[in-house]
Amino acid sequence: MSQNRLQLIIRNTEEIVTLDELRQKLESGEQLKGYIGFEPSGLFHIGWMIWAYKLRDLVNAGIKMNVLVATWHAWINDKLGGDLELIRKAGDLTIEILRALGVDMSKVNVIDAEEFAKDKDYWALVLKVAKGTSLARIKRALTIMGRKAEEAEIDASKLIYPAMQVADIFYQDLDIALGGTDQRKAHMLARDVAEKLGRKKVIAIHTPLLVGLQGGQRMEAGVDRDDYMSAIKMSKSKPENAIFVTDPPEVVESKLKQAYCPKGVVEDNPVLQINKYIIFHTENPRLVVERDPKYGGTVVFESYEDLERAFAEGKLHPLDLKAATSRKLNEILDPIRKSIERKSEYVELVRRIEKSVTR
RNA sequence: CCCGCCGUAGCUCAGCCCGGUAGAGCGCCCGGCUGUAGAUGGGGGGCGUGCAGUGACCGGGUGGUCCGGGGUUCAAGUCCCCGCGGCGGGACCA
Repeated sequence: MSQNRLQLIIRNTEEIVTLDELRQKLESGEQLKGYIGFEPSGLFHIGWMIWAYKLRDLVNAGIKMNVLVATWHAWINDKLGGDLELIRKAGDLTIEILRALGVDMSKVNVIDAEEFAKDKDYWALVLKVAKGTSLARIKRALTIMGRKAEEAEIDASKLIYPAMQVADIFYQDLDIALGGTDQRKAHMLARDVAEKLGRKKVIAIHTPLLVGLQGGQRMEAGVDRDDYMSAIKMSKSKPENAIFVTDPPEVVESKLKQAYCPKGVVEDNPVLQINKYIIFHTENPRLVVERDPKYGGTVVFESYEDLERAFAEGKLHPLDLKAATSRKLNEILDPIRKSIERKSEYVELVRRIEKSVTR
C-alpha cells in the first residue's frame, strides 16, 4: 500500500530531493503536508498541467496539499502589468482550471499570499531567512536572472523574492514542496537555510518543464512584453510560444501546426514533449496516428518510447505527428474548456488576461 | 541535491603537494620616549612612584582542542575515510 503511494508520488517527476527522505516520511505514517505555489501571471498553459497532474497525485496519495496563490510574488515580478486585482482574478481562474483538471479541490487548502503578508510573523521569517543566507546565494536563486537580467532594470523587491519563497515554506511548516524544475533553486535554498534555522527540511518534488512551441525557450505564461513586441515585429504570422488550456480547438490545431518539429529531431521538440509529459501521463496513454495508407496507414503508439523511436527513425512524419497530437490534446482539453465556458465571467476574464499579458 | 575551495594564535593567513620540535604579520602585555603631580628656605638635577599622552618606531614578552571522529604510520597540521561548519558555483531552458 505504502509502496503504491510512493509510486503514485514519484511517477512522472523529474527528480525527488531526496527519495530516501520521502520514503521515510511515508513510512512514518504521519500526516504529511505539501504545497505548490504558482504566480498568476497569465493564462493557464499546458505546461502547468504537468504539475497539476502531480498535485492531483499527491492529493490522491493522501498528502494534505496547500495551493499558494502567489499574488504578491507575481506583483513583484511585474506580471499582468502589476495589476494586483487582475492577478487575484487570474489566480481564481487557475484554481477553477485545477478543479476542471480533476484535482479534488475539497481536499486542497487554497491560500492567498496576501494572508501571509498580513502576519508580522511571516515577515519576521523573511528576515530570518535573509539573515541565514548571503547576497550571492539570493541572487543565484533569482529566477528572472536567467534572461537578459544583466542589463534588465531590477528593483530591490526582486531580491526579497527568494527569501519570501523560503519563508512561505517555513511558515506553512511543510514536509513537501512541489514545483517545476525551475523552482529547484528556491527549494534548495529552503533546504540549506532550514538546517541553519533548525526548521523542517522540505522534500522537493520537481516536475519537468515544457519547451515552447518554437523550441528552445521554455513555455512561459506571462510572455515578456519586449519579446512579444519584437516577435510580432518580425513576423505577424509567428505563432505564440504556448498553448493555453483555454485555447479553442482550432487555435490549438494551428499553433501546433506551426510548432518547431523538424523531421527526426527529438531534442527540444515541443510536440514530442507534449506527448511525453502530457498525453502519455494521462489515464489513457496512447496516441492514434491516422494516416493515409499510402503513408503507411494508421498506427497506434502505446508508449512514448515507441513514439519517439518511430519519429527519430523518420518513420513518423512531423505533420502526422502534429495532427494526431492536436486531436488527442484537444480531447484532453475539451472538458476544461467546457467547464470554463459554462461561466461567462470566466470567459470574460480569459479575454481580459489575454489582453493584459500581450499588450 | 551535486561539484569545488576553505577551516591553523584574539584577527588575517603561511605551512599540507613532498609526514619528522607549529610559523608570520597585526593585536595584546611590559619597557624604552614625552608631559605632569609631589608635606620640606630658594633654585637646579636625578631616581622611585602615581597619572596622562604618544609612534607605519625600538627592545622584550604573550600567545594554539591545527574544525570533530576514525584509519594508515615508528611518527599526522600534512596522507586516507566519515562527518560538521563557512563560502562560491552548478542544477530543465537560456
